[in-house]
Amino acid sequence: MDEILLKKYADVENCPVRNVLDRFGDKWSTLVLLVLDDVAVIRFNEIHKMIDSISQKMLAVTLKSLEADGLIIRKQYPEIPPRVEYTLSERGASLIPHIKSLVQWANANFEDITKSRAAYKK
Amino acid sequence: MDEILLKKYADVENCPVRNVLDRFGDKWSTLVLLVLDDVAVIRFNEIHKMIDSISQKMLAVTLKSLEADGLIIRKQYPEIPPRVEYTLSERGASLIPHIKSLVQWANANFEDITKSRAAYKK
DNA sequence: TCTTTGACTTACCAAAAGTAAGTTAATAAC
DNA sequence: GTTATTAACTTACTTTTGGTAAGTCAAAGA
Repeated sequence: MDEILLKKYADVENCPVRNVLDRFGDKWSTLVLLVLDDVAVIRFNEIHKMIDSISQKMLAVTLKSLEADGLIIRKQYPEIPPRVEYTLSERGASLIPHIKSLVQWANANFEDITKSRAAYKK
Repeated sequence: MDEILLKKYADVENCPVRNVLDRFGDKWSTLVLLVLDDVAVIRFNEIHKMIDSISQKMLAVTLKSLEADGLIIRKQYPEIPPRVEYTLSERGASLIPHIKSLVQWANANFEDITKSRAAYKK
């Protein structure tokens, strides 16, 4: 194994792959993006209903980081009680096909994977 | 928002998207797969050198779960000190293009995202 | 006999995520 | 004119997940 390959994934700063996976390899980001793609416009509590297993705390954190990355747009109305609407940005929308291709693969292979996992008992 | 959409991502069991993301949305799986794709055959300690930020513990856990899912193949030689070689399975290999398409997107958008994130200060 | 070697485990500690309660301010109900 | 309600979050606390460093195992070499 040569030296260049050895260093390729070594440190986070200089490794684009690491940068990507650190950003989207979290538990909720991709799922939230898929939901936004599905509904176009959606409010905080509606997302929470659709993904009932996410906590409000983590939904807030996830939305904030997606907004910071410019993947979603947050529009707040000056009303009380507050109304906030989330939509995909263009950048976010351009990511969707790539995520969906992953999901398709997973759907196609889900059964086999589940069988493998059941057979593997150690 | 209609009822069907509301339920779509609701619970883990019945949601294929959730199943996928729970499986590959962990911190290390995709990166390990990419490394295996890069080198074809590789030993435990070599992976650890290439991804120096992963702990031995998590590398062991990750490899075990990838093996359980039938995405990688573990070949152990009856030697001492032990020798274990890891390779992608066919199933694992079929996943690689989808991961790479995500990585390409990320490379293309990395700079802009970094700028957005820097500009976002709250 | 003692050290080295590679692929892991284990015990302990730190960081991330989950839970449930609290905050805010205007309108509605009593 | 208090009290309750409402949406989008925070905060304090607990649990789960991941990181660190040391330990294990068995043969071959010094």
